[in-house]
Amino acid sequence: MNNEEENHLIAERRTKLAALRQQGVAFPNDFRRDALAADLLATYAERDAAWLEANPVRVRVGGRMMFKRVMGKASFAKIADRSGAIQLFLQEDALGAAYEAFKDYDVGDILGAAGPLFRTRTGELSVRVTGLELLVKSLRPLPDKWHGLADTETRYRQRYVDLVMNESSRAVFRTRTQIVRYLRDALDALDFLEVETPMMHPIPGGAAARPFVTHHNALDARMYLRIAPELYLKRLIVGGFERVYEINRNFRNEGLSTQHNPEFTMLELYWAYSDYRELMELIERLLHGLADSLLGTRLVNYQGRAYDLSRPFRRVTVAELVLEHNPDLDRSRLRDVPYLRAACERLGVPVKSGDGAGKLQIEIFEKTAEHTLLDPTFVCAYPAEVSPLSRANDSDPFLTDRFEFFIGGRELANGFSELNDSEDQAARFRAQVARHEAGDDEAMHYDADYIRALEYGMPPTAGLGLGVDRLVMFLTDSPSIRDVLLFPQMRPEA
RNA sequence: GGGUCGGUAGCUCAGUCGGUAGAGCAGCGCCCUUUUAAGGCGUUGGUCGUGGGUUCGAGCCCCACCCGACCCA
Repeated sequence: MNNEEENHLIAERRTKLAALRQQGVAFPNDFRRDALAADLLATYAERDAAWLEANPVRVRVGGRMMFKRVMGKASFAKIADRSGAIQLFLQEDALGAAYEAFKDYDVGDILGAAGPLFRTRTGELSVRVTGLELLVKSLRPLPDKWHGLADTETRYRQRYVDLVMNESSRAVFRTRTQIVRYLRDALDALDFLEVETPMMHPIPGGAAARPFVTHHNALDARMYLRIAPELYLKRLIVGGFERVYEINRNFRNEGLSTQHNPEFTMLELYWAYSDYRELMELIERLLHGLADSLLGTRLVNYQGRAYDLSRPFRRVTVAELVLEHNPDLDRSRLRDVPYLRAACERLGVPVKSGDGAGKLQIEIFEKTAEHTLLDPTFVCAYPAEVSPLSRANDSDPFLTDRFEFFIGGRELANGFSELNDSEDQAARFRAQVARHEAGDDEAMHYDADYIRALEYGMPPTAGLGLGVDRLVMFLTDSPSIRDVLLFPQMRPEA
């Protein structure tokens, strides 16, 4: 693997490149295309061989040669551009010396070709090449044209090779862009303002997670890569923007898995004069719109299971799900700490000494219920203990006006009516600091400026965080988050 | 962190009981003017992930480590 420089395949190509340098400009940049493969295939789809003969269409196409088939004095090749691929037909009679040169070209080389369109005997639209130019000599051999690139490690580490070889991979990333564009268009249409807030925070906040730490030399200050933009976006609500959103990266210093990458993309939106119920309706509308516009159906297949998004999304509370999946538990004792602690121990869930009933309920929920939430489900009424930024419920302050949204057993979104009582927020921060000092390094810090902002008054507001990567996974039937990240985090190569 | 599986030619993969490292594709040479994984003949190419160990002999057995995938915490 590490002596590729000595590989004879590469060595042969280097020799060819050296010869090209001797002949002149080896990397020309004066070839210009006037057509893309897929456009030609679509435009002339209905034109038969006779029509093309009678109405010559001269084109200039360029791209990477994906196969090459020499048959004596005539050859076929196929070049791929960003739109697709088109076949070239090359003849010694028409090309002369250029034909001899072509026989030395390798699959993977980047070519420019010119000539009229025609149809082969089997009816494939092709370019009868009258002019041919090698634009870039490729030094490294591509994977097997039939089996493609299957090795997952190479697909992730050398995504450029994956993209060259696998149309399915290209399709995932095109779809990802369409999803993000759909979300932007939908929110823009609702008069939300897209903003950018800091990625480097003096105080990490807005989520329960371990941050990446860095250092600013000029300020001699410790900085944290953001774990969430939440507290900055809500400052903008205080400032009067009323409807804001940001789609960008968050960074969390945690393990890697099929659902976790250290940097991941989150949509966060804040919506003044709204509440968590309207957020749930918004999520349903967004998913319907995405399915309709991207897939053309609300019946989504994900990893072999059908998800019917047209059915109403289930809404259920944390407590109901805990009881549903732990029928032995006593409904009347769901806030009894020793009782819940014993239940956690029976389930093999680790508990910390400071955990209250709310935290213990969530531990039980995550252990027994979360993974069963396949069809779209809003889980509501999260305990205040685990929701330090959420508005307390008016009739039951043990709970908050908060939900999480699950699909396929995975958390896709988290939304709540925002806590805009500055004194309550200050008390919640103090409780978090106490947890942090007790050893919970995911607990939040006290953000005095955020409290100051709330003291100016934040209108009643609803806020949502939606995991874009997981949404893309669901809509592209991808089993791993690495399949929807162009360059997923990997251990450095040895 | 624990478990399972994997790493052999550029790619995709075989490799039996521990006994001379293989195939297809690609490459190289020759033939071939409408191919569709083109075809025919010939042929090059290996630090078997890395380092130890056992053995007369290790791709294969043992130990440690590296990288990856999946599951669990």
